[in-house]
Amino acid sequence: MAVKKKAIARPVKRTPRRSVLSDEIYELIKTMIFDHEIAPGSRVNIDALSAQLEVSQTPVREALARLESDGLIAKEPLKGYKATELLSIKELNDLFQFRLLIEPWAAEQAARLIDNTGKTALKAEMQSAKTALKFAGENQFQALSEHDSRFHTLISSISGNQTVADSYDRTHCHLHLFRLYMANKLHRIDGETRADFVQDLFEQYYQSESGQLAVNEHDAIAKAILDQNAKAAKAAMHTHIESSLKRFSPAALAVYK
Amino acid sequence: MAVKKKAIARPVKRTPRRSVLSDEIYELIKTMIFDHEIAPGSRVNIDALSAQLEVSQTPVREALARLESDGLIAKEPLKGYKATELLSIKELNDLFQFRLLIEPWAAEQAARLIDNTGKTALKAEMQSAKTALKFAGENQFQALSEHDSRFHTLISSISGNQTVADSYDRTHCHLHLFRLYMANKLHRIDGETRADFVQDLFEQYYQSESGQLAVNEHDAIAKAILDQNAKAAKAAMHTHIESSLKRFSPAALAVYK
DNA sequence: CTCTATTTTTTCCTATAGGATTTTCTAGAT
DNA sequence: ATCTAGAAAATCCTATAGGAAAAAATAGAG
Repeated sequence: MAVKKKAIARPVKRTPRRSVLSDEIYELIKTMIFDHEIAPGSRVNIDALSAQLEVSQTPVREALARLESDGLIAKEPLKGYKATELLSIKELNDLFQFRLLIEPWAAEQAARLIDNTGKTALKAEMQSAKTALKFAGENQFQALSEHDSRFHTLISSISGNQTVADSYDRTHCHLHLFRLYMANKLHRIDGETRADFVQDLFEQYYQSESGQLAVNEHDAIAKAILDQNAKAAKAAMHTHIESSLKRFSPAALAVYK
Repeated sequence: MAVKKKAIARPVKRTPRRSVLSDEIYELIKTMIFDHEIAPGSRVNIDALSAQLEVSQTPVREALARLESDGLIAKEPLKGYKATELLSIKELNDLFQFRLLIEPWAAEQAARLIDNTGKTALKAEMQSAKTALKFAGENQFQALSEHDSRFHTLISSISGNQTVADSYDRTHCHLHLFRLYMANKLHRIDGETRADFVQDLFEQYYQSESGQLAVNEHDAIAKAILDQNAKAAKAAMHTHIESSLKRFSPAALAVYK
C-alpha cells in the first residue's frame, strides 16, 4: 500500500505499446528505404538510426538482420550495414523472369481454388483500383502502386501454395520498382533534363493511358479468376507481366545509360 | 610505455576470431535445427541458448531474427521463439510444386549458359556423388544428402539468375527434408515398429537401389547440361523432382498417419 | 608535392542490468 | 474434488555502458 507518487514528467512517447517494437522498427526502416530516406548504396549507421528512431540499438539490429535476409540491406563484416543498390538492368530482367515462372501458375491455381471469401476480396481490390485512377499526379502513382502490390500478393495468396506466396513476397519486387521510380524523381529535382525524360517514361507506366492500361490488364486477370477460367487467368497474368516489363525497361535503361 | 602486465588468466575460447560472431551463431543454430538438437516445435530460450553457446544475447537475437525470415524459427510476440514444425503433407507437396516451377527452368538455362568453370564444378560434384555411394548406412545418407543439396544449388547458380537462385536457397528444402528423416530416426530409437517401417521408406530414398537411382537421375541432368542440351536438361530435372516427391511421399504420409 | 606512419575518431560488437508481460504454482471456496 | 483467484517465478524485451577493430585524418620525412 505504498503511495506510489513518483510523478516523473516522463515524455509520453509510447502511447499504449501496441505490439512488438522490433517489428515496428522493421517496418519503419523498410519504409525509409522505400522513400529513399535511406538512399540506395548509402551506409546505415546503427547508432544514428537508433537515436533518430528513439529506441535502443537492439531492435534496430534485429530489424537490420531481417532486412539483410530480405536482400534490402547488405552487411559487410566489421564495416557496417548499407542499403542495397538499385536494381541493375540484368537484375530487373531476372526479377521479371522469376515472376513469369511464379505468377502465371499462381493465377491459374487461384482460378481453380478461389472461394467466396477470395472472390469478395478480389472484387474489393479491383474497386480500389478504379478509385485510385481518379486521383491525379503523385497521389495516383502512390495509390496505383499500392494497389498493384496488394493485387499480386492477393493472387499468390489465393493460389493456396504458401511456399510460392512467400517466395514472391520475399522478392519485394514492388519495393524495388518503386525505388527506381523514386531515384528518377530525385534526379529530376536536381534539374537534369535527362531525368525529365526518364520521369516521363516512368509516368507512362502508371499514369494516364498506361495507368488505365495496367488496371485493364488486372481487370482481365481478375475476371478470369472470378470466372474460374484457369487457362485464361494464366495467359492474362503472363501477358500482364511481359507488358509490365516492357513499360519499365526503357526507363530503367535510361537510368543506367 | 607503460608496462602492460595485466596477465589475466582469460580462457582462450575465441582463437583468432575468424569472422563475425552473429554469422557463426546463425550457422550454429541452423545446424542445431538440422540435427534436431532443437526439436521441431520446441521453444527456443534465448537466455539458455546464449549461455550454452557462451555468447551474449545480442548475436543470438540477430541470428534468430534471420532464421525467422528464413521460416525456420517462428516468433510469437511476448511469448518467445520456437522452431517451426515439420512439414505437413500439404507443405511438402507445395514445396515440390514450387521446385517444379523453378528448377526445370534453371536447368534449362544452365545448359544454355554454362561456361568452362561451371562445367568443371559440375563434373567435380558428380564425382563426389559416386564417392558418396561407396559409404554405408548413416554415412551414405549424410554424404548423398549433402551432395544432393550442393547439386541443386549449383545448377540454380549456373542458371545465371540470382533472384531465382536466392528464392530456391531460401526454401531450405534439403534442411526440411532432412528434418523429416531425422524425426523418423529419433522415433526409431524409441523402438516403435511403425517408425521402423517409415525408416525403411526413407532409406529407400537415398540408400541401396534408390540411392543409385537418385544419382542416376542427377547424372542425366548433368550430362544434358554439359552437352548444352537445354530441352533435355529441363525434362530431366522435371522427372527427377517428380520422382523425388514420389519417393518421399509415402514416408511423409506415414509420419502423419 | 607525395608518400608513409601514427594518432584520433568513428563504429561495430559484446555484456549486463532492470522493467514488463506471461505462465505456473499454490491456496481457498464451492 | 474441481474451479477460481492471487502470488511467485520465469522469460522476453529494452536500455545503456564499455571494449575492440577498422577507417579517417593529421603530421612528418623524403
